[in-house]
Amino acid sequence: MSTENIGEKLRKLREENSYLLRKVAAMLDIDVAILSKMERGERRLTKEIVQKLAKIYKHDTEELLVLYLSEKVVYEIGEEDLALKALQVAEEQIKYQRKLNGKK
Amino acid sequence: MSTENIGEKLRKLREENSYLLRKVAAMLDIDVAILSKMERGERRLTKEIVQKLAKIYKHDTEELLVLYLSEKVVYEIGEEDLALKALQVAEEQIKYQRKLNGKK
DNA sequence: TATAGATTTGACAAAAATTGTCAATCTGAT
DNA sequence: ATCAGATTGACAATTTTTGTCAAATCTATA
Repeated sequence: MSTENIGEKLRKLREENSYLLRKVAAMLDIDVAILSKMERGERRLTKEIVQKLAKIYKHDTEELLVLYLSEKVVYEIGEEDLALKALQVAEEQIKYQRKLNGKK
Repeated sequence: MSTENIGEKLRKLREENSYLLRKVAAMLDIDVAILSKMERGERRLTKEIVQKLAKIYKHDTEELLVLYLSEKVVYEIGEEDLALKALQVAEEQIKYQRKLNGKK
């Protein structure tokens, strides 16, 4: 199983591409310190940054976004005893919403 | 399917118990306006308040908490195209975490 | 319709969380 | 020891969330 967090993943990708932090930070137009923290999970990523990084590293955007979103979820409710049940219900709700939106 | 939001559910429960907003707000020690907004989804609920309301209305706490947590998730990522995929990954990650925690 | 009680709404300040910026510090290689 | 790269922590700026309150709206009943 993967269960690698997105920060680690992004760091690996950066290293595979032999980019320095400051290089990538410049491309993203953010402070080096922030990117460093993002890779180490100390600061939150944003969807936009994840997308930009996928482009920069020429890596599957969808995969990174899924990782990013799932981490948000785990962060929100991962510690809760009822987390797994809640995920089931959330899934139902989202499917239901989509069915509705699809119909109108 | 249920797909009723927790605010509506709590309002129904309150009405079934014939409580006035101000009565319940007093029991919770919060402003009536806030409780009103919580029931209508304008303000966020907290876990603590959900638990207290379950007691007040003598209703299954777990059911309400699951609803509360799932709504948090839907709120966070429900609009995302990749939401369902992200939920699958989140589920795996949580299960994996628990296996680890169980072992040590 | 007039009144009273219940709820809703919106404005606003207070508090909390997130974010950006920067300089000092650490690390590893030479 | 020096240098480039990365990390850390402090701090202010900004954004988001929260609490408080009074006015407005609704609802039922005399």
